[in-house]
Amino acid sequence: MAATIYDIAKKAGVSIATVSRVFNNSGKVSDKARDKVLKVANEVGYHPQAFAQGLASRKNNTIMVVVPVISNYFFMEILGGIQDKLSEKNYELSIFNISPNKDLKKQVEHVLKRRLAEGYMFISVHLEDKDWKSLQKYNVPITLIDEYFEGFDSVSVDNSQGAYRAVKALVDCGYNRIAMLGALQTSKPIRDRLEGYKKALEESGLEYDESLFVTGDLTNRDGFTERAGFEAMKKILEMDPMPDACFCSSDIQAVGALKAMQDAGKRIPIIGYDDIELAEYMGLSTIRQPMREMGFYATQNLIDRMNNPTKAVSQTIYTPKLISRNSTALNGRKVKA
Amino acid sequence: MAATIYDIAKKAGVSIATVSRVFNNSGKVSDKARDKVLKVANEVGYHPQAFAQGLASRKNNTIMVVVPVISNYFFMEILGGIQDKLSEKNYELSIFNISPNKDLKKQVEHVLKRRLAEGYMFISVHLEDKDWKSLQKYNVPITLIDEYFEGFDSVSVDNSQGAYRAVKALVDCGYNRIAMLGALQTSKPIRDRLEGYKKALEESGLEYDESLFVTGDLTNRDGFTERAGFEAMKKILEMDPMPDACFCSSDIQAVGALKAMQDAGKRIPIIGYDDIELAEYMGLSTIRQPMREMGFYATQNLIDRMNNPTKAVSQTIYTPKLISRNSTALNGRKVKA
DNA sequence: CTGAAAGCGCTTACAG
DNA sequence: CTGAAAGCGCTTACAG
Repeated sequence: MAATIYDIAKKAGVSIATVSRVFNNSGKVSDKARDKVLKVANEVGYHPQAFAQGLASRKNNTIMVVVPVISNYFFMEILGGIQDKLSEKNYELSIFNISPNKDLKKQVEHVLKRRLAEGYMFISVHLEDKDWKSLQKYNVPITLIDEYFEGFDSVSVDNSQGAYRAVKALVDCGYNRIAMLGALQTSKPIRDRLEGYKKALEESGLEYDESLFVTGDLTNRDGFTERAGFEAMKKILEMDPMPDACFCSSDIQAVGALKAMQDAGKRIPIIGYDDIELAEYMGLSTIRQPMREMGFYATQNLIDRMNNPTKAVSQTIYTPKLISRNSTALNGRKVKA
Repeated sequence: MAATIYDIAKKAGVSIATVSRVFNNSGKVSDKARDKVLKVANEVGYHPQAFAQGLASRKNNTIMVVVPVISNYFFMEILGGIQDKLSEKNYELSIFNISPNKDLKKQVEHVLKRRLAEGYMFISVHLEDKDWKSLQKYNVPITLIDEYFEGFDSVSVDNSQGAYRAVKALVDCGYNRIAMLGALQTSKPIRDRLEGYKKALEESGLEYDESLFVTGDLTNRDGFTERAGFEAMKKILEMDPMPDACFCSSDIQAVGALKAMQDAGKRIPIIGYDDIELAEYMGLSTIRQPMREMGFYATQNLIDRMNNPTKAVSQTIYTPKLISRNSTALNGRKVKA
């Protein structure tokens, strides 16, 4: 059996309170007592158990990140920003992965109820307003990333605007049959981006044509995969008349789309979405979401709230930016931001 | 204040033992009592606190994955396999991210001592044998992925062999000035791959030339980045005489390398390492590590050990496989597995 | 600076 | 099937 605080106290000839103080750097402890405790603890490899600490102190210095799909580039980059911030602070990071097979709302509630952390960040978790509202009763610090609800702090990017900019840039370049390489249409980011796509067309006097919203396999990650992008672009290239440009819902889909074009020996300008690190090296024009900054800022925000639960709720919305690269440098035209 | 088991017991008119049994599906509880408890619990949004449960029961149904860099494609794919397996089982997954700024061994010990989980998987955590050995005293189920130590179960790929195959294939194709696009040379996978690289050269009667081991920026992720690959390939293309082929230490570096070649308008055959999902869409020849399977199998293995602590320790070593794609289809030659 | 003691919210033999 | 009670390993006023 592993050593407990009692074992250490006995061997060090002090009380358990003193041992506890040594490990928490709290209260005053004489150097002599501290040294003795540390020495004994080190000998037997003792460290306070997180569960007992958490129960007794009612806090655990942990921030939990909740995500639907962890193996996702967008999430990875955001996580990078979270870790940048956390490395300056003394919090542990815990990651909870929502299972796609079980009820989303139930899982969210479950994770909150268990009280494993002092603060929670939800990334790309999309619930209806009434569901978010019902979560307020748990009265725990929550920050939303890539989602918006007025009752919690949130950090997001204007998806509609992002799509609008991409499509507008293509129109301005002279293209007028612009496809949208989409994904699961019920997903919130897609709904918003589709809206921006439509708005840009409308403003330009172009009609929205349902058949130009094209998707590939949607069973995996809501269609945000290389494969789905590949399949969708194949369809696009076979259309007659063929679209003369394409807005992709994500960079990762755009990777598949580029391959499809290469295989077919055809090429139309495409714009991705996200600006993951790869995009630069693929020469992919894209709509940049400042993912790292979002993660960084959201973490700061959450910590602030943990320290000051009554501070005003704030919504931070970043403006997406068009990054022009080679994938749109065709036909002697170049897309402009 | 949130409700406790006492509140529920009182409102439901039963003892706390009964409430506990309801939530653990343990022991026999009358339907009547169960319904009442569930009803009350649901009204107030009660769920047992994980910490208190963990402390009282001395277990918590959690498996912890420990990784050095979470934002890494290799890790992402392995994690996919872990989740595939876990979704069939009733365990929670927790992820602990090693900080690059602090002492590795200390962090590993720390995470073990806190006893937050019942079983641990270490991915790409490289320690010396004596350090792994010293961890055995914690007497907790551990499985290693992408690492080898005789005292713990492990699942890994033969890195030396992988590099050997890649380089051998290039030699067999007629190339004889083959660069290795490397990364931090003290990292274990690089050491092993360099060994395989040398062995392939030697067997082919080619001399090892130190200047052909080229790296880019190493500060970030030990050099396993697009940027590092880009920088290294730029150097390679400027060498005189220029290497006529290149073995890359990872697919992600190969992405940067492809860009460098494109920018320079030069092209030599390259082989990557890993076979991340992207590789297929980039037409990148590579050495396949069965990442998903590794994660899947390692998880099964760990669960088995958790249920049977005395079972024999096993080492599983996968054989890497050459995947031939476009990046090596140059000069009318094609690399063969 | 230090210790005795209460309490954190559960689980689980044990007795019925 | 059910409850009283001990115990899990800590933290933290409180008193000294």
